[in-house]
Amino acid sequence: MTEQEQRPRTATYDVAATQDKWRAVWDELDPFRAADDGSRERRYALTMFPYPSGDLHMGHAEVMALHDVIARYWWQRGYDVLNPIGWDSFGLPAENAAIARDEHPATYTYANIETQAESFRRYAISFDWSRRLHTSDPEYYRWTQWLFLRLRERGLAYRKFSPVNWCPNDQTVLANEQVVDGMCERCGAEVTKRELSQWYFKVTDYAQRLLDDMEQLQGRWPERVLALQRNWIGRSVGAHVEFELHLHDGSTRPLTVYTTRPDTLYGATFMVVAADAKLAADLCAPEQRAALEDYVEQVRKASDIDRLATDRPKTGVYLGVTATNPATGEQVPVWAADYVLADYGTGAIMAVPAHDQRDLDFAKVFGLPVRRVVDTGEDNPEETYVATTGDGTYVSSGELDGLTDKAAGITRVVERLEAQGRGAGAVNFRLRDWLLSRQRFWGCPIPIVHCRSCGEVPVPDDQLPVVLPDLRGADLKPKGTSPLAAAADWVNVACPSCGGPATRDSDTMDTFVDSSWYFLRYCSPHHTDGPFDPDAVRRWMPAAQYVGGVEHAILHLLYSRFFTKVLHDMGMLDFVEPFTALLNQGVVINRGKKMSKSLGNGVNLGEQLAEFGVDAIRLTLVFAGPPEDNIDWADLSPGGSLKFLQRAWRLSGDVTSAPGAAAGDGDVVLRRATHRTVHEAAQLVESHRFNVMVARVMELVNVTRKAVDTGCGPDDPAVREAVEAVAVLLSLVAPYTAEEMWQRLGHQPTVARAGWPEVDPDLLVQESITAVVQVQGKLRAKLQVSPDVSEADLESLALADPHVQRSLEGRTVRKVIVRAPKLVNIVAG
RNA sequence: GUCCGGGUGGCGGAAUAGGUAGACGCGCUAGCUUGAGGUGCUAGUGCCCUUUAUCGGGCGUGGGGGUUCAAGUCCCCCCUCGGACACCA
Repeated sequence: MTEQEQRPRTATYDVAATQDKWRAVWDELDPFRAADDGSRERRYALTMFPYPSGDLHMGHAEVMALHDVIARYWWQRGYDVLNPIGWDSFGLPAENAAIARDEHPATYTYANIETQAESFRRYAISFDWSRRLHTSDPEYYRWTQWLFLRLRERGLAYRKFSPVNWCPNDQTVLANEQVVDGMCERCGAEVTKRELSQWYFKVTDYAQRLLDDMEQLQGRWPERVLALQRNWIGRSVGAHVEFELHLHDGSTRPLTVYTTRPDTLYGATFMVVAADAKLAADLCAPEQRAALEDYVEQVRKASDIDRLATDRPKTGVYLGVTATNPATGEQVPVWAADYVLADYGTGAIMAVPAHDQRDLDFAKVFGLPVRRVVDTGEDNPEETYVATTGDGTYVSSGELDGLTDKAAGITRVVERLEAQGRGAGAVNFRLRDWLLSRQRFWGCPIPIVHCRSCGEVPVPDDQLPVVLPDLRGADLKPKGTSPLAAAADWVNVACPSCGGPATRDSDTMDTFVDSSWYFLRYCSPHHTDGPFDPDAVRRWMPAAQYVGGVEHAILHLLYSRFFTKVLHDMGMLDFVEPFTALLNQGVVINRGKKMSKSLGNGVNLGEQLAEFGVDAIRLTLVFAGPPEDNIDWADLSPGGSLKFLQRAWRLSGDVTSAPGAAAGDGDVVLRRATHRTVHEAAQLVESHRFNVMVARVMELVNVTRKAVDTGCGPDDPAVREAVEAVAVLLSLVAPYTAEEMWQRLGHQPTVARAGWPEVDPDLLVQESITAVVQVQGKLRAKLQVSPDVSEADLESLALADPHVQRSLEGRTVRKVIVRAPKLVNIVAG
């Protein structure tokens, strides 16, 4: 048998056996443990930690494949990389599963964590497993409780009795952010309102800073995410204006409204207060009381879905009260309506129907007066019932009349109101405080004790953690109060302050609290003197790269930013933004639709991995397109990926030169290709164009194949250099194949830490360049020229070209643009 | 309604700073290899015209206008798809 026949070109490696083989070697080598010894520059690669529901799915496969390209690239570039993994392991699904199976939520949770951990290892993500954490571990949530108490000390955690979003199915309160289109984000049930005493975090105190600090993120976070956050914070600038109310009993009292258009005050012909606010009931005249109560009842019954309909007619009820417009001195009626929100601004507005469509719609329904005070040149809203909102000339506006500048009008009115003590410039935010109480079991207990004589008493730090009692199965069934409240042994305690009888707060925290600081814990996961070691955090944070889904664009990222700022103010952090750069990967869909059980279009990750192997699946996902784009599994070809990997692997068996062969003596054309590829690959990874990076590696494999078969031959050291480069570049995406290649090339594992190939700048210079010659902007000829060809030489070469000559026939050359060495454009006429 | 993204071959997608449109891959076609092929290799593959094959020519990045020697890229208008927010005064 000849050597050729022993190494047929159809040779392949056994994917499954290779995976088993290297998995064992890597476990032994533990190559991705952060050294944290200062020997190398540090980089923190963070990926959003998973929730332990079942095994990994395509979504995980996608994020992790992309995230790992960056982490592994950093390792190759010689950084000390922190790439931790953990689990966001509190939450409702575990609790529901526990009820269904009559067991403890921890059983389900930790079993799933083990399954996922095993899958991640097999999927070969370069995690530092020594830092693994779970938010449901008492060692972790002890510090979540500790942080809660610190926030409370700073007045940033408080209890409020207020109407809250209630999910009748999950029997729990929801944050505004968890209500989507009037439905429970989790189970889809229609959300109703309930009055409960709940814990809140005072995020609104940080609204301005959450907005301002986004400047640091500009260009490094997706613009989409920044826009969402900006919108959510919803800063608006306007003024508070005080109207004097005349109540039915003859008394007067002030009513302050918030408006962004104080300049239209002369056009305020009525007022509206939120029907469901206490204010409405307080103001209401006795003869209107019944009408108001009826109306409020009606509003309560209307679900949030009805409320969201855009074309819904305006409704409301007159309160039997008038107020004095501070500009005109006129008496205007005060109404209650549901189009005014109780929890935005002051819960009351001045209605300027001519210049606000909502007010105008209301005025039309109830026949209220409309007065134009800004003439925009458009049709008069008093007649058309189309409100005008643009700039124009002020009319019927006293001292403003004739003015044409909105900004000047606003300033003028605000100044006058301030002088009269009837108002002032004001800023308002849409952001609401974060409701964190949950009437559920499987979460972090709130470390507060309610004592009959001392009131609300924090659990002392040295008594943390407040550990969850052992409840399971039926004990956890939703009853409208937390299951914890029914655990008498647990709930009844001695007051930490007076020792008298007291009860524990029986709510648990929203799981977003757990995830608002996990990235800090990773820096020193076994720290016992605090939530984290400030020195360790200083070494690693802020995280250089955060990778995760855009579904967390608002909640998780906003809350993490909030926590970071609070901890900064507590002196525990020296930075205010936790994540320097953010990458939102797209989602994997199938046949144009989101994968779902009901559509039956789910793609089982385990089956795909079994059929094509880890490397082929990772490669497929990375190569599919730009990382932030959604990808349709139906468009992809994992079989093609596997074919490519086998082709690359085959090259490693063809190399006949010895390890360490002097590449400098090798074929210069192949060497140029290698060095250009390595150089470009680095730029492509850094700019997150991973799909193009893969394409470049494919090209290098193609030219190397040609060099082996019909070029310089397998013993040329340039071939070894090229194949080694392929192995290192592939190690970012296909670690098993790369390792196998590396071994066949005569090296010790692991290729993952082999180091990025050095690029020789001399080899990046092209020997010759294709210059294009255009006539009238149309391509007419291509010339091979030296990269340092002079403009004059290039011009004469171009004019001498026969193709160019032909297309110039009968015309005279008017102008020649030369961009040496790449292009000549000849203008003829 | 407001805000943010997109629209490039049969498909996924490439294309520094305006300078060869369609890299790379999938798919397809033809041929070779093979006992067989979900293998390997070779060649071809934007559309149209012309030609025995060549050599050529025209048109092409959602549509229309503009700037420029030169536009997928910059400017204006429009169409369209997707996403987010949605009575926030």
